[in-house]
Amino acid sequence: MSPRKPSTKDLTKEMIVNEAHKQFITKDFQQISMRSIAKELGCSHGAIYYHFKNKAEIFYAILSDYFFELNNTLDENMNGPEDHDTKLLNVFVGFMAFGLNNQSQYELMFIMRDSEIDGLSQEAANLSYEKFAQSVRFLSTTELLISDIHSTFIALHGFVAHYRHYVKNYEEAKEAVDVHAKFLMKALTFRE
Amino acid sequence: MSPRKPSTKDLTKEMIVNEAHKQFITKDFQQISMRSIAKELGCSHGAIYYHFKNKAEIFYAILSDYFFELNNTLDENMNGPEDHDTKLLNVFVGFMAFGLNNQSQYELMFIMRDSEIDGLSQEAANLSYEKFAQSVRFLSTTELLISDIHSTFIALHGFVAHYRHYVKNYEEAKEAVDVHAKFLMKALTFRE
DNA sequence: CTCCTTATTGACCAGTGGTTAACAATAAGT
DNA sequence: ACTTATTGTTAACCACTGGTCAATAAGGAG
Repeated sequence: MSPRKPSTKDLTKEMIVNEAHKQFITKDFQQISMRSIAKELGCSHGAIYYHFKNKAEIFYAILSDYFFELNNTLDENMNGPEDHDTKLLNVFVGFMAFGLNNQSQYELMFIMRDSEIDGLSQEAANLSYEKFAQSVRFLSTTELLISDIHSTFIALHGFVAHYRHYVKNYEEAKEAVDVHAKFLMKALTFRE
Repeated sequence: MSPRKPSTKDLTKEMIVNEAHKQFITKDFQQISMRSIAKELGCSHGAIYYHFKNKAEIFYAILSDYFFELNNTLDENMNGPEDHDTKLLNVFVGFMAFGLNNQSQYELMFIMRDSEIDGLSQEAANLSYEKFAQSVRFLSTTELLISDIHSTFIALHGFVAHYRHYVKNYEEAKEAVDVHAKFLMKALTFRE
């Protein structure tokens, strides 16, 4: 009647997620197959479907960690000791750096809208945006329009979406990131 | 000794491209298969490989038309009768409208960096960007930094990449497009 | 030792892009 | 007309993909 003890479990959700995550560092969502995960885990790919309903569910479990990390980065940049302008710049740079250093993950978080991941991560994406918007509003020295904050976010997103094709990590685009961040600072500072 | 005359050709490159293009209006690259094209054309999918070396080659043939259309749109907006500021705004709006009205195509032109399409369309994408940059430089009332133009392009790209998830065409995002375009105008106009 | 639940396997499905031997169809040379 | 070279086309095949599911192994509870 009572459930079997989890003492001698061979395959756990954690193991699956870990393996998927491991492959996720170097490959993207589409390049990782249920079979490649199973093979590395030494089990059949069918076994994974006992623990996860589908491929998307595994990767959503991973993505939530990355959303957490992105939110954390935002917080850290906001609570630094610098003046507001510097911190605002750091928020911009931090967002772009995150995107460029976690390209496969960023793709799934904000760029892909493929099938089932959708409904799951969209909420988290909106939450991250809200956090971003609040940070920017708080750090700005002038009263900002919501639309300006939104445009700024879109411009940051555009940077990551564009540069991920040309660059492997933040380091390789450091200068361009800085220039873009300063451009957005200029745009936000403008008063007519 | 001489090649067979093309008089009684059943299957032509044009027919294949047309069918692929037809499906490309409502489906995206990944959803269209060699078999779905062949089925509609009443031939085997193997036959297509006689005319095109792979799937990417078919879609590149289609994309070149869309790059042409985008460049045309840029020209039209630039050669209008309005004043420079209005035309510059039209260039921004025109780019976003193109992206939102041709989402599957825009994805392949600027967002996807999937396998073989890459090398082929990257050149065309760079050319389109050059055209955009020249237009902006010409239309601007003040001397612009190259980096500012680049940031502007990236911001426009970000808008399309973001809104394509929420909107089916330009009409549905008209207001947001306008707001974003004006934000970028502000950013470019700013002098410190 | 019998249940009964959990976990796992491996065959299977329908689909993908791509390759290739075989073959049909047509043209030109003799 | 017969042969031959070339062009197109087919259909079987390959190695994959995500996903399903009956059979089955493994272990705890009574």
